[in-house]
Amino acid sequence: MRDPNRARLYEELSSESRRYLAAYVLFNQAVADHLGLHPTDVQCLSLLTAEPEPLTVKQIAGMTGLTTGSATRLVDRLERAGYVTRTPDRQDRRRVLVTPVPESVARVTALWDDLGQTWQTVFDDHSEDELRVITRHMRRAIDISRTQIERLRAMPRPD
Amino acid sequence: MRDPNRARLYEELSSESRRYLAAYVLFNQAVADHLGLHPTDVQCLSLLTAEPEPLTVKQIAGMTGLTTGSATRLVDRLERAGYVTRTPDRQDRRRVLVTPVPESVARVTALWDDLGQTWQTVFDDHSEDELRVITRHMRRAIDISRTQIERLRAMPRPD
DNA sequence: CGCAGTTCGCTGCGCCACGCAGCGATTTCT
DNA sequence: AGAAATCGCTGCGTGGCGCAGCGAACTGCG
Repeated sequence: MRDPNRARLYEELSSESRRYLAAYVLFNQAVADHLGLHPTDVQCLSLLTAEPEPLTVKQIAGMTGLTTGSATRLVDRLERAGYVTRTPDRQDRRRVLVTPVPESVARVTALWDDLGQTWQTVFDDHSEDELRVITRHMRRAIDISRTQIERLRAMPRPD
Repeated sequence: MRDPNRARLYEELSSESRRYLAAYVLFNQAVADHLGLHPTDVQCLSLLTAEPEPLTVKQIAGMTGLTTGSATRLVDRLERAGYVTRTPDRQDRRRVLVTPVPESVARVTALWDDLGQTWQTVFDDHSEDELRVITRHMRRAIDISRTQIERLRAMPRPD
């Protein structure tokens, strides 16, 4: 922190990442509006397709930050709209596996891919090493945010 | 896209950035819970403090993606909680300038700074060049998302 | 085995953030 | 000057969400 040049870069990245995340929220909302869904629903589909295996309702609740009750309603909406299916878990019959429906999700991913072609130009600006740097930074940030959330929950309310 | 190695890196960064953004949503919500505010309110304070000058209600609406009516309610909440003050604009008396209250916002920024010390370790992992790479990527992404939102609004609904 | 204690998903219930439509006040256009 | 657009505010209805509690299923202890 003694290096003023580094400090400037730190400030720059800090404020830029805020705008980056604000931009994402707006983008996600625009996608949701376009598909006639809620931002949370799109978020959920995004997470579902990012995972290789189906998720349980509990896991969805954890990843979205909702209660299990709200997660049930969320899956209800997605199921009614035909984006996912419920499958009982053989190993644990309390659990319900939520699987994305390929044909329906294709509409969403098609939109993403369409928009992704433009995103592609962003990636093309970077070398492979640079891509790795960005990915590594995001992984670190994800880890940190998890521990920070733990700390926040443990901290007393400032009221 | 012909290079399979690049394609893998692309996929990796794509799914990792989704998790990155999901992590942010959770983090933002945890901060909001801790302060007894709504995620939108925190988002608004974040944007307000990032700008050097006070914003109008209309501008807040634009930056958060809400209607002017909802933005009025948002400012109502923040004003009632003592985080901002309303000031009539001399130049245009239709407009209302929303100014953050330094003492109240200090509590929020203090929390951010506290958490920021841990974030510092993330930045310390990177060289200056790498920091620049990440910042550049985010700037590009912000630009792209703006134009993509325009495109989405212009596209017809797939219903 | 059997019986508590825990976990998982689902369901009434009430709250409140949000979009919508319309209002008065003010500015801008012609 | 009047007409049209802009800004912020306000009833109203919708619906996502947390909360508390339910039954079903798994787990651990004696």
